[in-house]
Amino acid sequence: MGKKNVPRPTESELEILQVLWQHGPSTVRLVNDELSKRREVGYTTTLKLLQLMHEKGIVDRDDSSRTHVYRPALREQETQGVLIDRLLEAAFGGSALKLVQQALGNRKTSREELDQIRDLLDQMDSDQPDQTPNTDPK
Amino acid sequence: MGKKNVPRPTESELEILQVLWQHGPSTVRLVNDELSKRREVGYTTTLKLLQLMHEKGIVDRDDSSRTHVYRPALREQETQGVLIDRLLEAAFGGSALKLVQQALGNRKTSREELDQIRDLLDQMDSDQPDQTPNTDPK
DNA sequence: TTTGTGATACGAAAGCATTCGTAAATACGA
DNA sequence: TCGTATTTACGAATGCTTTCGTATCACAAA
Repeated sequence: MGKKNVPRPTESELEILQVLWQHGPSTVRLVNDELSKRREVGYTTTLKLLQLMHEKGIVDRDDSSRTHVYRPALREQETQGVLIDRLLEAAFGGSALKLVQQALGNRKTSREELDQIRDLLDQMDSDQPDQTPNTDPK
Repeated sequence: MGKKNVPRPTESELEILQVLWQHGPSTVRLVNDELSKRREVGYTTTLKLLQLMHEKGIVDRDDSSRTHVYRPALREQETQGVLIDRLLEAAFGGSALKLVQQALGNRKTSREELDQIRDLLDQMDSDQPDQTPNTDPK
């Protein structure tokens, strides 16, 4: 029930997830072609990875036809949220502020991006007008 | 040349690094006591981890006396920067904007923290004049 | 039907992370 | 000095990740 079984993708698995997020439901062939643009990787390696990811519940699989089609089990943002939580806990003592400062601080970020972040901040202000004593659901 | 050999700490190693960052140079005993507050872990397990981290160059060691003293080889912020780069590349396609949006978006952040981020953004504006060829202050 | 192409399934090897048991060295107190 | 406690060193087991070779299966073209 409440406790979700959170998948914790490895680095290779994330590489594959990025392909799936970008291209939508894909065959092993397509995923492997995409990975091969970045580095050398054997077809059966990609296949095996996808099979394992399917067993773990990281991807869903349509095997109604001979050539199977894989798709992410979670949306991009959900997975990214999990990963940020992980990093937050593992390296930033849980402080999102420190993480954001670090992400922006030592990095060249365009003015356009900075403005987008400002918009986000303003939007968060209006969503949560003032310091309400936090009526938190469960 | 610029490119350094960057240590990539594992999750267990990060747990130890957090203790070292918080307490400064520490003995195996102290690190193990701290870790033991959070979970059960054998002394020699912690010892072995620190020895491996030393071999990898993640921590430095003072072994002039019998009881060795370990300390982080990099400062907290440097390591955090490396980790963010890693996550950025692995899960966010390199977009710091998306990472920050995700970190702030699905999280309750106090107005005080939001203001601190705004300050940071303003400071970045003035530090890095601009990339657009207009608004000449001369 | 036979054969070739492309797909999946399976097993196993290699490497790394994590854990701990045991032995050896060192210091300390009685 | 002797025995006990603390510490380091070493080796090994376990489990997970990543990689790939080989076998097998399905389909279609000849």
